[in-house]
Amino acid sequence: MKDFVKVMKALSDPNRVKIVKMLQHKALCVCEIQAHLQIAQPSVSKHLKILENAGIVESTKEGLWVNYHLTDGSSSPYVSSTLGNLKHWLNDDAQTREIVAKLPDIRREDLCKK
Amino acid sequence: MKDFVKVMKALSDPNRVKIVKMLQHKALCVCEIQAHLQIAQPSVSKHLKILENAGIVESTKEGLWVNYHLTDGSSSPYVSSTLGNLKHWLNDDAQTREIVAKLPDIRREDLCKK
DNA sequence: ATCCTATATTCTTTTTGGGGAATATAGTTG
DNA sequence: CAACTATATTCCCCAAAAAGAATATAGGAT
Repeated sequence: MKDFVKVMKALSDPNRVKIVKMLQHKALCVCEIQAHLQIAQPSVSKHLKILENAGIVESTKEGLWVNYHLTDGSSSPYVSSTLGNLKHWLNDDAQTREIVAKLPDIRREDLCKK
Repeated sequence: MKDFVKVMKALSDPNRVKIVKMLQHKALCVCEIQAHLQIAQPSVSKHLKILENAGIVESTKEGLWVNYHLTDGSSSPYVSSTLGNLKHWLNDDAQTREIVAKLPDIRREDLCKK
């Protein structure tokens, strides 16, 4: 029950759902996600922590950057099934389309080191 | 996006998940649900409204009682898929088992008209 | 070592959400 | 009609959550 609720809660915030939809296309670092969501950096980190804690995302360090990517869903059937469904769901959603369309244009090299 | 988040949010509370698990076995009126959850009646009504607003439950009036039952999920694929999964999910959950076990013992005739 | 950069962690504020008491509404019974 | 019952709505309280500012940490560059 606790695990299930945790997954539902993790996906009950629009910004977190957007993060999932972005990560379906490619792994992203925090600053790239921040650029897309247009919220403060600490807020992004906190959202990512909630998603990580629910077994939805994982991170790998690459020097100074932390790359976030979707898990394989092995932590629970709730994650596995929902991530599977989310591959098809919301692809026609306006907010999703808008963010995904910008994905190629935003690269970490341009965002950082100002 | 909004509809999806609404379904996730509706299922991100343990009491509301318990209501869904109960309704999988039989339609229930408010006072029966209240007896199982052991929270105040207005709280039950509010939870039911949230579930109803997400397309998860419906109600039919039967005299003074209002019978709540699960929808067929036709309101959205999110509801349809999640309700389908929830038929199998959480059946081994301790809290679910406890509540479901008591289902035969609690009847509205005994609860009301005191 | 110092400086810089990307991310994480506090801290505080504001908003959201669950809970109950009191009240309102609707339907039933006499 | 009045009295009663099941449910819904309103109100308020408190805890949880989202957001940003400031700060801390960790890794790379000089």
